[in-house]
Amino acid sequence: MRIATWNVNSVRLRLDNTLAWLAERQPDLVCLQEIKCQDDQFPRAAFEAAGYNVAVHGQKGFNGVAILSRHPIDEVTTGLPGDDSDVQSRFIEVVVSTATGVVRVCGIYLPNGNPPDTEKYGYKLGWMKRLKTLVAQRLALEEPFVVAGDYNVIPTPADVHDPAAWAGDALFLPQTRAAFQELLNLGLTDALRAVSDAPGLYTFWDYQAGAWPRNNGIRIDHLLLSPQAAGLLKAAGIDRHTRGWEKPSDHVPVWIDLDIAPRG
DNA sequence: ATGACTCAGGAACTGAGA
Repeated sequence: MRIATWNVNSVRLRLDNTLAWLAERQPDLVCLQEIKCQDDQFPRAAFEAAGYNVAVHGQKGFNGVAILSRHPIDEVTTGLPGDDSDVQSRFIEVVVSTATGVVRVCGIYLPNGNPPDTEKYGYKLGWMKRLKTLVAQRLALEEPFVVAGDYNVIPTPADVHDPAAWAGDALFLPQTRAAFQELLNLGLTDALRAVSDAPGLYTFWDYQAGAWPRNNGIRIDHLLLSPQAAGLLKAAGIDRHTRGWEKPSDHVPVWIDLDIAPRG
């Protein structure tokens, strides 16, 4: 079973790229972020025609997350618990059925948090604390469980081309990295780092200042695995070639293969 | 370098992104 995450930066503008990548990579389940549209504007029919069930948690103009699944979707939950005043669409969770049992997947678009001296950073840290609470609850279920998405966290200096340039950024501040480490300490495994300790594995290159041709990238899109999922991990990868396509997203897809029978 | 680029909304620009 192949599970992927991709911040597409507008699903409507990126529909052709997304369909092309689905045909190429053939994922069984995909978490999409920054769909930047409301539920009724989501190109549902195009993805259904490609063989996917669709769950959407949209928002006008900004944010918005969705999950595509070839497996039947048994449950959908939207919105990260813990703050009733939070109206931003950044969290969607599904349970899908496979031949060997259920798999639980959360798709997240964690807040950017810049500038750090504003309430935006407090919102980010609060969101991470709420996510930690939810993950702890889900881990108690002892299921194959994946938290996939745009974390807006550079975990270590090995995950950024120019660490000094990001020193004061909300994505790389010590407090941000510590909160990410707290998630791992609950018992989650960073799938990509479970298969490679190589430097230069990036998932985002800014549109500005020639970041892509200079390979001035960062790794901020992650798939974190419960012990039951980590035990099934066969492979993980980053589809960086999509950054070179026409009209690219500034993020690229990240995927894992779990030793669970695929479907379709 | 004070910037660079790209998106949605809405119809000229701003806010947001990271």
